[in-house]
Amino acid sequence: MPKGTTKRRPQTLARLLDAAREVFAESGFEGARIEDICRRAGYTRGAFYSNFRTKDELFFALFDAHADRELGRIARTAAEIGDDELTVGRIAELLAYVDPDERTWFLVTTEFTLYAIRDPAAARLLADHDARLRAEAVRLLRDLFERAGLRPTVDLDDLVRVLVAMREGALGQSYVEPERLAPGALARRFLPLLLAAATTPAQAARTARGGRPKGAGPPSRHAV
Amino acid sequence: MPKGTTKRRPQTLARLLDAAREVFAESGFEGARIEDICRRAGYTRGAFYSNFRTKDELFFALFDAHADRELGRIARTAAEIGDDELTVGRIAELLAYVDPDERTWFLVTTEFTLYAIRDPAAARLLADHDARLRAEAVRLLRDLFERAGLRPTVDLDDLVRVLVAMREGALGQSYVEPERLAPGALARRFLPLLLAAATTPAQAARTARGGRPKGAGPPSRHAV
DNA sequence: CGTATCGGATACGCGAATGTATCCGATGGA
DNA sequence: TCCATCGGATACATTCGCGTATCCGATACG
Repeated sequence: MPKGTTKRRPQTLARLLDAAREVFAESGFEGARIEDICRRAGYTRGAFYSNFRTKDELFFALFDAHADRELGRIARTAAEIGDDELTVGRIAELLAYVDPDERTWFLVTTEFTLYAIRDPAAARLLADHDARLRAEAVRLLRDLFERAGLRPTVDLDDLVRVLVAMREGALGQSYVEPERLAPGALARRFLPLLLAAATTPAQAARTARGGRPKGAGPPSRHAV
Repeated sequence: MPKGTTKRRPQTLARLLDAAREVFAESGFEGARIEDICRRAGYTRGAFYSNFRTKDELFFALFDAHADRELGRIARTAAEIGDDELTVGRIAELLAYVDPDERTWFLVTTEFTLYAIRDPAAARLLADHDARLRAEAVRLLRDLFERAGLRPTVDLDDLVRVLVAMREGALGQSYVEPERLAPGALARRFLPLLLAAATTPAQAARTARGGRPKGAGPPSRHAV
């Protein structure tokens, strides 16, 4: 902590971020007016320009905060899961979980994705963030599979990519017609299929890394 | 045709739509300035206000045009496919195809999706359009499966939903880092798995449409 | 308890995009 | 060929959001 006054600063910043998330979700990035954000946070534009230099900067701050949260959630989830009754179905259910206010984040991150696709610098930033996120997810998934006695037959990073793709795509559909397609419904129905198809039962001998040619048939079909 | 002059009208309209697609893709909906659209089309704002009342209206027109194209493409594709060598892998490859300028459309339609999620009226419109599109896709898929001697084990509309979700989600990832993930790559890798998991070989007795027993084992694994 | 500095508010000017009102050239019909 | 009308251009006023410059109250520090 430097000299000067700095007590309400974090408070103000947090409120601005919260407000920004909401306003971005409502109006989109371009559509969001700085003054709206400030008003919603209970301040005037002065507060904004005192904390940020541009709307982009605010957006990035918001994005980082979200990234941290998400990573935390994944880690926590990995820790909370009991080893028992760990089936493909259970894993699918887990991955299909959709937070109640995911909608807001979906709007913001999707908007940001579009922004990134158009802007190389932002794209790099987003790619990095996503890679971190995927790495975490891969670790989680590898762990879950192992505990469930399953051996993945595909590259896990690719699998995670597909899972994320499905999730995002399905969420979009759900939010467009919420009463016809509940968030997570598609995933709950199809993840078991996909996960089963992407894994094979681990052999009796669970060596350190010892897979050996498993003559048996195609990927199992449990939990279909 | 009513009285009056109406020769260059369609020309103008088409150019405006083309330009709008490009500008929307570049700058997003909110970010797109009407004058930019007009300038790119080779007109001034006068042309715009003569053809549309608002930017929204233009957007919807653009969207409908895209819908028609897409439907046409699906129909054409269905017709073009030969009955021979119709395997899961081939079908997957077909579905994984990504048009070179799909990127532009992706940006526009995704932007529109966000718009729709925020606006109930637009949402209904989008939902209707998507439903039409899915219905067409279901027909195509049913046909392909039948010709390939496969019987789907899941609801086809749901399957199409998943396919669309995966496609959109994967495209997003691809366009964010094009050099690391080519458009369609994820689909080519995972669609065979998913399609195989969602179907089962049709029984020997293939009713009226006389396919013959394609005795082969479980869903094939080529192209994995 | 006084003061220097910080955080946020207020006031102002600026530029840009919009929408409208009007004008001119082109087109198709008689 | 002439004319009525349409399509698009031009000019203008307005609105709106932005960024800056300045001001006031509050807080940490001596």
